[in-house]
Amino acid sequence: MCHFCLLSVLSIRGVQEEDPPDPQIMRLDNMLLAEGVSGPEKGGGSAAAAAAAAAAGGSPTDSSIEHSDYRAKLAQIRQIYHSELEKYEQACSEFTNHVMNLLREQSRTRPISPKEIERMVAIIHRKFSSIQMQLKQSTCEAVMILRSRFLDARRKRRNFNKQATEVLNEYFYSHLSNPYPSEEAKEELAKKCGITVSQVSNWFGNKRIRYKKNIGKFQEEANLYAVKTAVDAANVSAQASQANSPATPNSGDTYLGLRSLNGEGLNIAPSLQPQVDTLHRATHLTGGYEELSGSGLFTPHRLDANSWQDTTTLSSVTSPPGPPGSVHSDTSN
DNA sequence: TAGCATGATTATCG
DNA sequence: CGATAATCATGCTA
Repeated sequence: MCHFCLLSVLSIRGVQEEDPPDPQIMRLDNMLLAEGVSGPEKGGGSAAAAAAAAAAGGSPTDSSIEHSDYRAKLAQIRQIYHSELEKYEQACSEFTNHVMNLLREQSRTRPISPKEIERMVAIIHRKFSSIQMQLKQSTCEAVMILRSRFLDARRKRRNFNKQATEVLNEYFYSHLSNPYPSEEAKEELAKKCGITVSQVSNWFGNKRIRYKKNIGKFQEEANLYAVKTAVDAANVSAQASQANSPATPNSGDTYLGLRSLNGEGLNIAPSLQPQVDTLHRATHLTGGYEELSGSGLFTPHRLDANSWQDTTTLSSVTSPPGPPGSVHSDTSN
């Protein structure tokens, strides 16, 4: 590359280049700083990334692994960025020296004002800073790609653990008449499940819509959890009323065996009064809604304000694909 | 590997 | 701003 050519190019144009307050480069600088690429070693940048990751919502267990991976890649990008930057700076000062030498040589044949020298230097710096901007831009791009690869929660979806979905389902089906947990309830559920509040909201949003869309598919689950909560209520009341709680092994999972009373034989021990009530209520609400939406028979379903889901989707609920009669023969004995 | 399950995102509405 | 409906992208399983 010929210095004279470059020199002439620089002197011809470069005058009309934009000046210091370049918004573009400011933006890039800010972003690189925020991303932890520029700025002090392992400073607030990674903290910001961590905050972003946490905000995106992820289980705390695997996020650390993902995060270290992310950090490694980010460090790589940062290293490349810095070495390139250094190279450019070195080249810039080298080139400036060359130009100065040339000017000095020329000054023997023609007078050169300090102003001209100054202008030349400014032009060179501007040229190199525009190259720097390209570097910053491509670095930004790389970081963005990295972020979307590693931090996009959608890409890194993990199913909630069994216990979490258990808790959520329990709440959902025991509040089936109004499955809209309050903010406090959401927080509690989130804490219990080890997920974020917004994940709880997502879950309930998905659950409501999917339940409503295909009630039949959820019948078994609904009954299952109805029984579960009924049993829980039984345990609670038994513990409350009687000093000794006779048969309370482990509250949850072993009682899943009660699924067998899915359709007809709701033979709960006669001594348990309130839980039967809950059970009736729950099964009635689920099965009852299916009936009125599927067959068109309608009675004002106001009994417990379970008027969620009555927004125009009644027709979309096709006849239940599951075993007929196994479900809504529940409490009608 | 196809197809369903599921968590997250987006568009829209009140 | 929160809810819904549609959709996306991944996880899981037969």
